[in-house]
Amino acid sequence: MTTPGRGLHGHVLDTLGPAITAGEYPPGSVLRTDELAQHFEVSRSVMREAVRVLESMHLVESRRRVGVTVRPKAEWNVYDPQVIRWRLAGADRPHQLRSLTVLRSAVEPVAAGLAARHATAEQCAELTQCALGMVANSRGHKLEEYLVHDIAFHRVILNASGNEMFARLGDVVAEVLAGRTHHEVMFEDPDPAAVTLHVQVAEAVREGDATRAEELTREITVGALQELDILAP
Amino acid sequence: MTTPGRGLHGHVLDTLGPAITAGEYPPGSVLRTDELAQHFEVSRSVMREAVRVLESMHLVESRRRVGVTVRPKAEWNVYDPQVIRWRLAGADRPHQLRSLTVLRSAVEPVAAGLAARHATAEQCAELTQCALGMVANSRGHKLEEYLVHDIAFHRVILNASGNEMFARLGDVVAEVLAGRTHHEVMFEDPDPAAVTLHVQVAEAVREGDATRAEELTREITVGALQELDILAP
DNA sequence: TGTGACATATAAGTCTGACTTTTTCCGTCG
DNA sequence: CGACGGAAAAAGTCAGACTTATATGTCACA
Repeated sequence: MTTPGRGLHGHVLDTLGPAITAGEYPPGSVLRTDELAQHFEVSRSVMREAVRVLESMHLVESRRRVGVTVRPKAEWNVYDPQVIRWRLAGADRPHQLRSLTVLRSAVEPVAAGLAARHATAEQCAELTQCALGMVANSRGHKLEEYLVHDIAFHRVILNASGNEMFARLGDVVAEVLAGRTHHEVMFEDPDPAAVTLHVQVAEAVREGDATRAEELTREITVGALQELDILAP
Repeated sequence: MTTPGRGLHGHVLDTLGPAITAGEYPPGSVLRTDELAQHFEVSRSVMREAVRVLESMHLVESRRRVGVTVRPKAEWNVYDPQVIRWRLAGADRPHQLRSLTVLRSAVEPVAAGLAARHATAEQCAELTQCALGMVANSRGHKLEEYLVHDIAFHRVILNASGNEMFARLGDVVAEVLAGRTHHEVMFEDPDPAAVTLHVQVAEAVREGDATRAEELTREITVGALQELDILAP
């Protein structure tokens, strides 16, 4: 994660950001800089910097003679890692998790296909290592160790795709995977079929078989969708 | 687009942002707030607000006794609409356009599939209107009119998917489509095959045929990839 | 009664200067 | 050569005065 609370304005954001993204201030709510500054016991300069950041995330809009207005959810920069983290930490978590999982299901298969074409030898090796690590920890309630390798696996795929937009989703995917293990129902060992699929994806990428890598990854993401009951009737 | 230059700090950002994203300051470069303030002829308060915004975009990092350090490209918030606009406006444009087109090729087919399931009657009607508008302007060098309907079409698809992450890519897609018409080679009328595909997608969504909507949209995006010579050898 | 111009209050925006705090760098001493 | 400690540099913070845009209410006039 990003270093939290680096400076006073960071502390303010850590409180205001979650509050806004949690919908505590409905769209159209008006905040006054001076009041906020008093409430958080910081100077107006600090408060203004915090507002500027919220503004750059399109969470609020600051207008003269009006104040700081909360924007409707549809305008938020929902790809901002900070915003994602705030929402995952709040009441919106389930909804956010579903959105992100759907996004994964779109992006990761394509990324895997690209990885099969562009991955370096080193990345292939890394990928194989990750898959092996997943296999090694797939039994015996070693969920944490499994998670580490799972996250690393998907990160390598996204990086190896050679597309910067995909690569930057590594953190998001990590967040989703971690969330699944930590917050959702995850008592048992991971699904053996999923483990096998990861091994096969690593194989396909190593062999440069883009179509197969894409198809196998699609199966993985379909599994993730099903876990959240996002099915196709 | 967002209102540009709303306030002094906005003007500073309009200059600094493009400069940084264009790579004018290599990663690791150190800027000093005071010097920047002098250079832009603004007060330190204003300069600090600008730096805070750049920091929230992960373009720079501000540390005591060091200064404001430019972060490596790999850490930028490349999904920030502002960052995307800055990069599209600069030397990085071709590269950024390719990245975004690949992203489209991953997202839009899945979005179309979801739209086929979730689209309201109103959205279906809107979609049909857009497709008709595209057909009507597909001949006779009416590129601008065609573009308007093309953008609207893809925006409706993304919105109708019911996924907020997809919906927020509407602006990005609009930017890419507009860029193709305005900056890239686009002398002739649009490809008739592409126009037909859009009409068929509208059909499939109307009929709730998710698989077909996804497959047809995939064909559209493949076309977009081919235009930029991003092929699969 | 409606409509336009104008005055006013309000909250953000800006600037300045003084002060604090953290952190790096460097020189000295063991 | 390493540890300790001081000094300097840059960001961070604060307080107060001033400016500017603008929403809103008022009043005259049609």
